[in-house]
Amino acid sequence: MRDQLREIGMIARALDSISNIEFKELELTKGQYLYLVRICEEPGIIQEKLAELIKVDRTTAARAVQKLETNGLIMKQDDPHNKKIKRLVPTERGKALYPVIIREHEHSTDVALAGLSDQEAEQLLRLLKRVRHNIEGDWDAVKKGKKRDY
Amino acid sequence: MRDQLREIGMIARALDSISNIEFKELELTKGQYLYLVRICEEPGIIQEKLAELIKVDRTTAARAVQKLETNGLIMKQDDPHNKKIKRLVPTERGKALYPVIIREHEHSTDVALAGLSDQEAEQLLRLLKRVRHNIEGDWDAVKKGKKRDY
DNA sequence: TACTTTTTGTTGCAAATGCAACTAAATCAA
DNA sequence: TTGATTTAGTTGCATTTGCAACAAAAAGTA
Repeated sequence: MRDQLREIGMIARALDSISNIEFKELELTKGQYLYLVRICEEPGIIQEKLAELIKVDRTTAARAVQKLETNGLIMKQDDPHNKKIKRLVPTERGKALYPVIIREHEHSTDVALAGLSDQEAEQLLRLLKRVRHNIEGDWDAVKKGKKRDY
Repeated sequence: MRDQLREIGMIARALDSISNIEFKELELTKGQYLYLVRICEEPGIIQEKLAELIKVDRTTAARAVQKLETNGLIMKQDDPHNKKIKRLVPTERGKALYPVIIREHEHSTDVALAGLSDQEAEQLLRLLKRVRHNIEGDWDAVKKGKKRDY
């Protein structure tokens, strides 16, 4: 059976569910950790790119970012050369959460990869990157209204 | 980098997003396809198991199932030996959608696995199954209120 | 230059999602 | 058999999610 995508869906939902529950005690509501880590890792990133990176709707990202700002975890900075874009950077409080999120993520990775050899884990990563690359085009196209034929 | 889980998250969100958009013309709202396929494949399954299978909150599954019933795609049948459970079965209209959903899913799988050899696709599936198995316990435990130490 | 298109961002809905808290049947334990 | 625990299902409420539809700056075109 070609059940790869189903397995991916199950794993993703399970892990997201776990993270959301665990980060509640950091006062991070559903999904927020996703955006915060990326902003910490790529300070200055703009909303549009963030949505693309995470694979989420632009308006969803907009509201998550808005909330992170309201809660004092990130700031929206004006760009000196471009009046339209807003560069996202973590505040000190936001930066402080980063290692906590990463620790949780590392733990989940330990659990997820348990029993896999280093070679297997690396092979899995390589294959997943190829799969992700394969579907990125379709995601973009369908999001923009293109119809896929099948 | 041990980015396996991030890749999985990105792939899952992208594919779910695509499916939700594509199934809108079948009058299936967000997520419904997930439940309907499983009920078609395992007629008589109960809500609780369905939620576990899909890795989604029990109450979310309850409402998705409720909506599928309201829309005439599934039925809730009483069990002759157990007054508490309700067995879920697809209606004719629900069954009719199954092959359409599968066709879309097969197409996405084609796109996702493009360029992978049969051996690579199989290896990916094997590894994903192990990962899924690895995290299932944690999902269950955390859902039930258990704290993970890390 | 003037125009068209694309990019980036926002708000208004409507819907899904999930935690709490609750019922009631089924199962377990004594 | 009685009582406690687990299983299965539901509803209330707050929140996230995402499609439409819009605005305005930027980039592309002629």
